[in-house]
Amino acid sequence: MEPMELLECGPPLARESLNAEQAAGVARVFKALGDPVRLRVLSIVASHAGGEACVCDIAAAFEVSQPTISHHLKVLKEVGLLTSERRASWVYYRVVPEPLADLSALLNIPAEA
Amino acid sequence: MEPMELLECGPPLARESLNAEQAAGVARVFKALGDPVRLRVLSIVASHAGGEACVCDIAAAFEVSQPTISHHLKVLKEVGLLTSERRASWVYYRVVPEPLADLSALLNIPAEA
DNA sequence: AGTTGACATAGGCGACTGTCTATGTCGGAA
DNA sequence: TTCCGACATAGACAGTCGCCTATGTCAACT
Repeated sequence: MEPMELLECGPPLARESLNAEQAAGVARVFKALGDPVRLRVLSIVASHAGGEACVCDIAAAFEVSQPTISHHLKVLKEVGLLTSERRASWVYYRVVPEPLADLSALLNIPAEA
Repeated sequence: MEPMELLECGPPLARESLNAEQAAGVARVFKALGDPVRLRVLSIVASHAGGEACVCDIAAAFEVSQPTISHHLKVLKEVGLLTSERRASWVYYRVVPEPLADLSALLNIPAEA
């Protein structure tokens, strides 16, 4: 339930291997990314004009039920990949770029030891 | 069972959102990365001298059983993140850098639309 | 106040995951 | 050939996941 706890992601996967704590923190985020619907949700929000999208916009792109989309949004929010804001009747979601940048850096394997 | 099928990862998550097929392919790999043990396995192999490590080296870093490590290695291999080669009595694993680089690029969110 | 529409929560259900123990396979050494 | 050590496979079992339907919450409008 605590968003973006440990994700400083010191070394980029190689050169000093991850310890158990680091791995657990990073794995939480990768796990959230390990579902096709959530990946598309994130992609839709990221590519939406203004950088935000309301749930109805997102849900319209899928054939799964609205509560299922709501569930996936919650998962993405819990790991710190999304934030939400309510305006009038609608709830708007935004991508949090930092954790994605951290993961991107982590996956950059240096050429050779 | 088919390693690294679709991972051309055209647009970097934003600017044209992923379609269902792309998302399914990418999610397979993220799912493989979404386990702390597998992340550490990958990290250990990547940071090992010579770029490769045998199963005994890897298993020695964990408290889980050897078959469990073998299982995780299989998962990482099936999604194309590792390759293996038998030499004498030992099996050596190596990181395949391309898919990691692809994922890294995919997570690079462009500044703003 | 009552209604309606947008979204979240609750609970259930089948499928999958991660782990284990037991056993199989494959090379090298005796 | 037989044995042993390194690793893989098989099968079982508890826990988790993703999906659903049903229901709750909250804001706007009448």
